[in-house]
Amino acid sequence: MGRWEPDTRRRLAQAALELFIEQGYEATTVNQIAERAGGLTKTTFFRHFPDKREVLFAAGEQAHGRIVADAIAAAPDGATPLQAVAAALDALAAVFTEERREFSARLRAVILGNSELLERAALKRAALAEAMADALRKRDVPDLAASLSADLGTRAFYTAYDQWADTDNHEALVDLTRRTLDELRATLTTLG
Amino acid sequence: MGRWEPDTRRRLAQAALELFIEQGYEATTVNQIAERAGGLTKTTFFRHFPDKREVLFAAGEQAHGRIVADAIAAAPDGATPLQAVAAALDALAAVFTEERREFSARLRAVILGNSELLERAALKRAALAEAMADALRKRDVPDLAASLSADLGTRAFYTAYDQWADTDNHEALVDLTRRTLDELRATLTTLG
DNA sequence: GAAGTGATGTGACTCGGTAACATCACCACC
DNA sequence: GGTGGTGATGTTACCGAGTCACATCACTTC
Repeated sequence: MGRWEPDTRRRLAQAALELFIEQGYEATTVNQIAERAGGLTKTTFFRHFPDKREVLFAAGEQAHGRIVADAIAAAPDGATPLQAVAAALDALAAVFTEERREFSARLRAVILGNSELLERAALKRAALAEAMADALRKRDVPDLAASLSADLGTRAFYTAYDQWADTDNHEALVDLTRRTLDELRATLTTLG
Repeated sequence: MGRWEPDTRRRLAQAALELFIEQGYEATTVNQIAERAGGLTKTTFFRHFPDKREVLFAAGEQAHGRIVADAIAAAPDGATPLQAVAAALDALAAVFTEERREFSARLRAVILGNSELLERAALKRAALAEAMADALRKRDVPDLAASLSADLGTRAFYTAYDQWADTDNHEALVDLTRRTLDELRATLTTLG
């Protein structure tokens, strides 16, 4: 497997984030990203990422569906749907260590500033929920209960994630997620 | 206000849907849409729709956020969050009359067949949930309870909508939505 | 009938994204 | 130590979405 600069993908992703922060997402062309990533070209960029948006999400984010699915599949037989979801969120939140916090915050700021990226983010979020719901159905959780638990878990995760990436509070995402899920569960009884 | 063919926008939307069904979304160019809509041009298309995707959603779909927000604002003071959401879904479902069913089914088929359109649909769905959550917060419903109720309502609506557009069952969407929301509420107690 | 207004057309441009083909670095094998 | 293969990259050309400045045309109003 011939290769002379091994982490082209990572260099592209890093160059992209830098340029998006400096100039904004729209003002940055794919050619500029490829150029900064070591004199590469547009074609190479598109060999590593399906489109310009994905370069911001592919940094690890492709595996999230697998992580939650595996965790739910691995939950003990007697676990309730929400207990399985809690296990999934633990596994997912564990990915976001303290070192990634700064990076995540910058990423989030870029995404929030562009509607194309918000759209992609909405899709990713829906895909995460769908992955959880699928995994729950494989445990014979009925359709509606599976979808609902997955929605709840997704809501808990992103609520916690936003706090984690947004504040100076350095509480671990795992703890934030668990607390948020508990609060959501408590809130369920107050909806009427 | 000079104008000689009054409903350009509707003609564009109709031409677009026709062509998407005949040739697929990707295989259809904006020029073709404009041409079929009465010898128009690309420029005119983009004066009516911000992008190619939106032509499928702007057919009424822009007002959905307003509909649910108004209904939630108009709910009686003593209404619980879920009662306000139920009122919102009633108002929204009322838009989809039996005559629109065939149209909605075709629209849905086109959207399900293209990832760009699925992405846009995910955004629209998130926007609907956000509109409900906002309206609930204005009624002093706490943040988490508002988001959760909105997620629940959104799940209920789209579950019902999928059945409504997909089956030969001609039950009104309003009834389907109400029943689905009730089932979801019952499911809440089973999640553990 | 002349001026004004709003919708449309024209032509040129940028950029995202795709594809075919050439090239280059490296590796293995002889 | 050449030689061929392989995988990543470069080149070139192309298409279509989306934007913009400017011209035009229908229709209204005075």
